[in-house]
Formats: sequence, structure tokens, C-alpha cells
Amino acid sequence: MVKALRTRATWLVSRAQVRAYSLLKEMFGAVGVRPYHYRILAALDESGPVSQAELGRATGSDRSDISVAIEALCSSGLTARQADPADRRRNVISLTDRGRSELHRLDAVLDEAQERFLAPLTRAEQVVFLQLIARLSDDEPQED
Amino acid sequence: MVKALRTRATWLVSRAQVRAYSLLKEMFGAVGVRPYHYRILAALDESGPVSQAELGRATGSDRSDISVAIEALCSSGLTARQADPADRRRNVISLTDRGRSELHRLDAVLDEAQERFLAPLTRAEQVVFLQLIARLSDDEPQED
DNA sequence: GATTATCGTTGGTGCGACCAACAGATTGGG
DNA sequence: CCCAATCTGTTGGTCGCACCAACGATAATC
Repeated sequence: MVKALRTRATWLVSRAQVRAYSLLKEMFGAVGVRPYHYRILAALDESGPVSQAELGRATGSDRSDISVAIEALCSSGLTARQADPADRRRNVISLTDRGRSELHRLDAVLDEAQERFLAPLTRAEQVVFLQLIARLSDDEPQED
Repeated sequence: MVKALRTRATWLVSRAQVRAYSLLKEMFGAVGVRPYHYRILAALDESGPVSQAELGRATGSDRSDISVAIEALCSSGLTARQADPADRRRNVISLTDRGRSELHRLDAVLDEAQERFLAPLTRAEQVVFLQLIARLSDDEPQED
């Protein structure tokens, strides 16, 4: 007996991700921004100025993709790139003031997206869900 | 104050999906199959013989993608395609015996993938998670 | 000092999702 | 009955994103 697709965790996660992403695309699109722009700005805000390679590891993207994204963000004035004097291979990327205020604007958008995404659950269920999905999204589960 | 990316539901779902998909790709790849082949075989098993368009709606894929996938599945003998006498636009797709036994083989693989994906949770937590994610993956939330 | 590793960049590839257009077939309204 | 609208399967194309390969420049390691 074969279990229905819609009872499989991996399938359900995939469908949920499609729903989440289309929500993000719709809402970020409405303000003229790509989701991965937000990802980078948020990671920068969290970590402070870092190299592009570290940024890639923080957001789970390839160095090469970060490279072109940073180029776009810098040329629209949201981030600044300056050579690291201590290690001349590195570019240190930092948020500009405009980048920071843009981030806050986008953050409000993302907040609403979370609301809409989690709307099918009660508040209490949302808390439980966040705790469980966090453990399932951990790439390297800790082995204490 | 901007919330960290790793506390956002949409981000966590996205990471979990990446983990789930790479697990599937690895395990299905080891037996020489693409994940979407399984998806179609499973949908067929569940619904019985249906048209390609219905298959697309069931699996959430485009008619055109179904078309080429079905072509591959038919030419490897896992499905059969015959014209619907009642509606000559339609191809009725059905599982062959080989397709059914292949499905069962893949089902075992998928079972193990679910195990591995859900391993970070206890059995009880897995049950809760499945119930919650199912509601979050529902594209058209019911409004009773 | 020579090998090894890391950084940023460019360019290319694969895959899945999506859209456009088409011919053939069916349905529905006037 | 007939015309318009819709649906089906197919081909072909685009787009976004992830991933890899290679390179010159630089750092770190032995």
C-alpha cells in the first residue's frame, strides 16, 4: 500500500515553501524588491560588516551569486564595498544608511508576509510550529 | 529592530525544503530516478487512470512539464497512454504493472527519506508537525 | 619558500517553474 | 445550428536560482 503524496512530510514542506515563496514574491514585488535582496540586507544587519564569502555562508548561497547581488546592491546605494586593509583578498560589505532604512521598510513587509503565511494556525500553534521547523531546517543537527 | 532571518517562518520553511529536497535527490539518485517521476507515479496510483491535465493539477505542475515527463515514463514502460474514447482531446494515463512495482520500490526509498528528514523530532513531535505543516501547505484554506 | 587554501569574479550548466502559441476537440450561449 | 469560448496535449522558449569550474590575486601553513 502506497501512502498518498499529501501525507508525506517532504511533499508538504515543498508545497508550504511554494506558498511561502509566492507570498514573498508577491509582496516584495509590490515594492520592487527581490527576496534575496532582503536576505542579504538582513544578514548584514545581523552580523555587521563582513566579507562576501561569510555573507554567502550566512545566507546559504554561493559566493558567485553573492558577488552579483552585492554589485546590484552597491550600485543602488544600499550597501558599501571597501577593501579590507588586513586582508586584501576581501571586500568588507556594510549597510549604508539608505540600506538600513530600506531594510526596515522591507522588514515591515516581511512581517505581514509571516502573518499571512502562518494565518491558518492559532498563535499557540504558530509557536510550536516555529520550534519544530527550526529543528528540521538545521542542516547539521547537533549531536550532543 | 530587525528580527534575525533564522527566526522567520518563511526562511525556516525554505531551508527545511532545501534539506528535504537534497535528501530526496540523493536517495532517488542512488536508484536512478528523479523525484518528479515518483510524484507522478504516486499521483497515478492514488487517483487511478486520469488525463494529463488532471495529473498536472494533482501534482501542482504545468501541463507542458507533465507532457514531457509522461513521454519519458511511457517510453520506459512505467505508464501507458491511450486516447480517451469519450473525449478525443484527452490521453488517459495509467500505471503499468512495471510502473506499479517500480512505485513500490520507490515508496520504500521515500519512506526512509521521511525517516531521515523527520529524525530530529520525536515520534510525538512528528505527528504534531505533520498536522501543522499540512494546514500551512494548503493553497486554498477552507473557509467554513 | 613552496604548497595549499581562501577570496572575489566571470562564465557556464542544469533543473524546475512558468508562459506563449498552436491545432484539435468539446462545450455553451445566442 | 453556429460561433465563441474553453480545454487538451504538445513544442519551444524564458526566467530564476543553485551549483560548479576556472582564474588571478592574496594569505596561511608547513
